[in-house]
Order: sequence, then structure tokens, then C-alpha cells
Amino acid sequence: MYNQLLSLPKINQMVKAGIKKKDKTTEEAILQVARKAFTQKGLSGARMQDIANEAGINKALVHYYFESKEKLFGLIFDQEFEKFFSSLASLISADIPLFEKIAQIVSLDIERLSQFPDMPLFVINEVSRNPEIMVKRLKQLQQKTVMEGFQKQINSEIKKGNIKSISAEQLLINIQSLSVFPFIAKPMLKKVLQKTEKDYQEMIQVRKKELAMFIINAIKN
Amino acid sequence: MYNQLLSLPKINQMVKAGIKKKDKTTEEAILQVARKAFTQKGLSGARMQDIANEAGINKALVHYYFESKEKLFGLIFDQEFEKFFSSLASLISADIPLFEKIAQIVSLDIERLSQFPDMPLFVINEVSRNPEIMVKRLKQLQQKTVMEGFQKQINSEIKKGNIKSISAEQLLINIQSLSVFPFIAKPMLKKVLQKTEKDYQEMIQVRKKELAMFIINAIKN
DNA sequence: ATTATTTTTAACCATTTGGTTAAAAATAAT
DNA sequence: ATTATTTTTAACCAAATGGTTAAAAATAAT
Repeated sequence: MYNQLLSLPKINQMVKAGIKKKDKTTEEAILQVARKAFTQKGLSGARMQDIANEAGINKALVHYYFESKEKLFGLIFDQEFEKFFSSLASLISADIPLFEKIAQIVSLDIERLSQFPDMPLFVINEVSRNPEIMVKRLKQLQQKTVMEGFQKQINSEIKKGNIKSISAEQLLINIQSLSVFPFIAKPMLKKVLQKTEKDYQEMIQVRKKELAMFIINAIKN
Repeated sequence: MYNQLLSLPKINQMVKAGIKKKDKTTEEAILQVARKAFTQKGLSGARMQDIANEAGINKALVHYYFESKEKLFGLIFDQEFEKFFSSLASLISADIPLFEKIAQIVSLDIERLSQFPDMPLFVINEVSRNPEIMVKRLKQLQQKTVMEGFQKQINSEIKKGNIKSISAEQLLINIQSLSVFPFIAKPMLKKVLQKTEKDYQEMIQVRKKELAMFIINAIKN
């Protein structure tokens, strides 16, 4: 890494991209095991040495590719944060009937959470530990417009007498609570409810079917 | 601490308790700052030196009173875990009408969570990191009987046609999700919804009023 | 007052941790 | 083939970390 400006693997590979097929294996192997380490153990719990070992490489190589633990963590966090909110904003803004929208949000949430079960606790944790981490990531996500649009849709349904009075915020928090919490609290709930992994996943599948109706019933007149 | 069997401060003070008024200040000061450190930073993020500093004492004194980081952590975890589940089990088993029970659970939850906002994320985190930690704590909590009783009450309401079909488990998960999640995700939700601390607390108060009705509406016929 | 006991501290210690360096190995460019 | 460049490693390093020890200070017992 003696040419700091031009030779950083990432920049280099970006430049090279398209010209020759990139050998991403090392860099991607690191990212893969780093994601696992950070999402499972958090920033302070993860160890650079463990990441190197599990990637089957020297620790210095991790620094060669990603400079510091914080930088590597930042990349992982960005990606997981993206997973948390991606497609949610556009769904909330979508021009579809409210009840259908609720069903789609729940469905999307549970699919996404089944695919990335460690993601929500990781994101919530690191934001709790360091709220500033969100600031730069939230810029493009123009939530104001999104929420205002959603509130309008809800107000319209209230006025029509289709649903009870509720704020867009509270409804959204309710939907996310009901979707996300069972994944965040999974290890605890598993023990408390004395469920096997299979049992728990079946329970989640039942939720996927019932949750939308539960929410719709809660607000409909 | 040269008399390992008899002189450990805790044992000693227990023996002395009642005879002369105990000077618990040091031990309690440690517990107080340790709770803050562990609940905010987790087991791996908390530092014994920080705990000593914030308690205004030498680090060796922390070990004198609590032996090791793990032991100290264990004490804190037990207490926070207790907060999480205490009074919930008895409320679930209480012989009161279902809708009233739901309202009381929600009310209890939100009061408890307002008082100990760091507790749920802490417990969930540490259980996620090390699920075995729950095993010993869960023995006395004979959940089976509790859940069976609750299911009977629900089945009875279903049979009477008062509520829609739902399992005790799913209903309980729903209640806890809706109560706990806004506290766990507070820093994130605060940023996303662009709320000040005051705004957020007001939002929680609104929830406290509306949540029980939301749940009851969701299940009632 | 003297002794025994408990509490507190300063100074250490071994290990872990994130990070660096210089050189070697592998690959690409000429 | 030779040189330049990139990738990888072994060996370090300084700081941090959980923990220990021996002695001092404070308190209690006699």
C-alpha cells in the first residue's frame, strides 16, 4: 500500500472494472466474515484477528483493504442500514389502497427479516451506541415527504369512515414493531416460549399470514 | 480479601445486617455505575476502569467487591432480567377480563419501560450474544402453566364469539412487540421521525393511551 | 492503647487488541 | 527475461484491558 492515492485496492479495482474481470475473492471474503462478526458481536465485540482468521488471511491484509476497524465497520453498517430501510420508503409512498399497502409492508418486512435476521438488532444497537452514525445516511431518505403522503392517505380513509383515527407515525411504528420485534427478540422468545428453531420459524410463518389482518382489524371501522 | 471464605464484603455485610447499619455506599456506587455501563455499552463494550473511575474508586476495589467482570455483569443481568419479566407473569395469570388484562399489561409495560429504558435492549442483546445465560434464570418462571392459563381464557372468549381466533402466544408477542419496540428502537426512530426527546416522550404517552384499544380492536368481533 | 480486620490504593502483570512495517511472494507490464 | 506493481505475510509495537499483589489507610474489637 505504498501509493496511498492510486493503489488502494478498491479504487484500483474500480478503475480496472470492466477492463478485466476483477478478482474480488479476498476483499469479498473479508466483507462476508466481517459482516457476520459485526452483526453478531457488534463493533466493540468483533475482533480484527478473528475476521482475518475466518477469512483465512493475515490480519494486516484486512487493514490493507479496509484501513481500520471503523472504516470496515462503516461499510458493513451502511449496507445493513440500507437493508433496513430500502424499499420500505417507496412502498409507503406507493399509490395503492391502504389495506393492501399494509399487507405488502408486512410481507416485505418479514421476507427481508427472514433473509437477514441479524440485521435489525445490529442496526438498532449501533445507532443506540452512536446515534450520529445515522445522520449522513439519512440525507437522501427524504422522510418528510414520505410520511406526509402516508398521513394524507390515512386522513382520507378516516374521513371516509373506513378506519379509526390514527396518526401515520403510530401506525407505522405499530407495523414495524409487530414485524421486527420477533426477530430482534428471537433468542429470548425462543427460550421463554420453549421453542425449537423449527417451531420458531413456523410461528413466524403463521405471523406472516395473520399479521396484516391483525393490523387492519385494529384500525378498520 | 485475605479470608476468601468469610471476608468477602457481601457475605460479611449479610452477616452483619441488622446488627449495625450497613455502609453500602461503595458497593452500591459500583453497582449503580456498572449498571449504567453494562446496559449502555454491553458486556464487551463496558470497561472495568471506567466503572471504577465513575464510581470514584480504584479498579482493584471493584474486583475486591465483585471478583470479576463476568460476576459483576451477571448480577446486573439478573436484576435487569427480573425487571423485564417481573409482574408480567402474574398479570397474565390474573383472573380479570381479557380486555382489561390487555390494557393492564400495556400500561404496566410502558410504565416499566419508561422507568428503565435501557433494560430491554440490554437483556435482548446479551441473550442474543449468549442464550445460555437465560437458562438458570428461567427455572422458577413456570411459563407453561402461565401460558396455558392464558390460552384457556382466550379460547373461552373465542368460543363466546367475543374475539377472533388467535393463539395466546401470538397475542402476547403482539402486545410485547408494540410495547417494547418503540423503546428498543428509540434512537433510530427519533432520527427517522426527526423528533426531539420531548416529542418522542409525548409520542410514547399517546401510545400508552391508544395501544390497548388498538390491540383490543384487532381481536374483537 | 493495641491488635485484628476490613477497605482502599498504587504499582504491576500477562494478554489482547488495533494497527504498522519491511520484506517476500505473486502478478502484471515491458 | 526483467522490471514494476500489487498482494500477502511474519514480526512488531504501543495502548488498552482484566486481573493481581502487597502495602497503606481506615475501622472495629479487645
